[in-house]
Amino acid sequence: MEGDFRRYEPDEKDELLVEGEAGGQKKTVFTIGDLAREFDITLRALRFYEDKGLLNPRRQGLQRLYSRRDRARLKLILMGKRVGFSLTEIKEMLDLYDLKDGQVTQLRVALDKFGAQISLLEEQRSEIDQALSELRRTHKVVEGMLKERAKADH
Amino acid sequence: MEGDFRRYEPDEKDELLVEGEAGGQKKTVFTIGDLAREFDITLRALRFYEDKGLLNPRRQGLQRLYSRRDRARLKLILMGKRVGFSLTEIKEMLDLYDLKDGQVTQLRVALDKFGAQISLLEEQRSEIDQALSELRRTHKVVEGMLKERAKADH
DNA sequence: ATTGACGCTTACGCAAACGTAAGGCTAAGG
DNA sequence: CCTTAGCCTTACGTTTGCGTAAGCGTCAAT
Repeated sequence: MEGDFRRYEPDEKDELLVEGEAGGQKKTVFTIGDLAREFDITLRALRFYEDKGLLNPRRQGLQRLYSRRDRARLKLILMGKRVGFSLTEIKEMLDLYDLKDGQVTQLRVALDKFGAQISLLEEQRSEIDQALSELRRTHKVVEGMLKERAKADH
Repeated sequence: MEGDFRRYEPDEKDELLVEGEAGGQKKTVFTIGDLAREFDITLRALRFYEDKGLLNPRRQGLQRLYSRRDRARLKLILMGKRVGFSLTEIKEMLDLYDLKDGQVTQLRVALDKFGAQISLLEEQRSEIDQALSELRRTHKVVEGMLKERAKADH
């Protein structure tokens, strides 16, 4: 028995950046399964993020207990993934975020990263567009060949 | 000495699908270095494609000798890559292409693959678009935070 | 004889993000 | 007592497309 699981942790500077649920009783602690279900990811993923230092839930014995703050971090992680950041990049930003909360330099860094990522995505988009036009062209060519074939075979 | 390198191989149903050089004397055989330079890829890549069954240059002893046909296949491989096919998929199509040259079924298969890939790319593009708008939004938010900070600090 | 330029082979390495197997603990319910 | 649910750990496997040695052969020019 290793007691010491009675630190409540305020966790009330939650919901970083955006969002605000007005509804009633908010849960303040989540199991790994809770989060997995809520965000539709696997337990493995959650543990993996922890392994990589992106999350740091407290423990009750072996079991992980996630605070609202952890959950908020998870949200950021997932949003980071959606916009194409690697876990490593996400970790860097989160670390900055923790270091000195709400600070200027850290916001600037993030801003730059966002800008860079925007450029990168725009590049990727244009590559895809090129690929698409090449594909469509070829598609037409092959289609044409098939039609001629059909005529010839008749 | 293992003679038998005097088969000329017509190779004249070349330049698959498109393209037609009108210029003078065409080379009919290429070394691995030739192709690497021409298409700006590494020797390693060429050998890798061979390993994966995408190319099959004949040998003169140990040295690889690529025919025009091999070169044409390489072009297809690279174009396939550009449009986002995996080497495995490219191989499948090339295999079909070899099976019975210029045949209908194989063209249909390719056509389908192209269609599928077009859809896939369109999907990816829209995902990127979503990511971009999310990023731009967040970018603005953070920018705003910085501006307020600047005001407050003044 | 020696040095380059080119080419060849085998084979381990890498990055990203988990999947998945294997084995084990614990509390709740029948 | 046994089972089921839910959680835990360690650790190897997967995919894709080559990069990068390391060591060796070969042919032509110096």
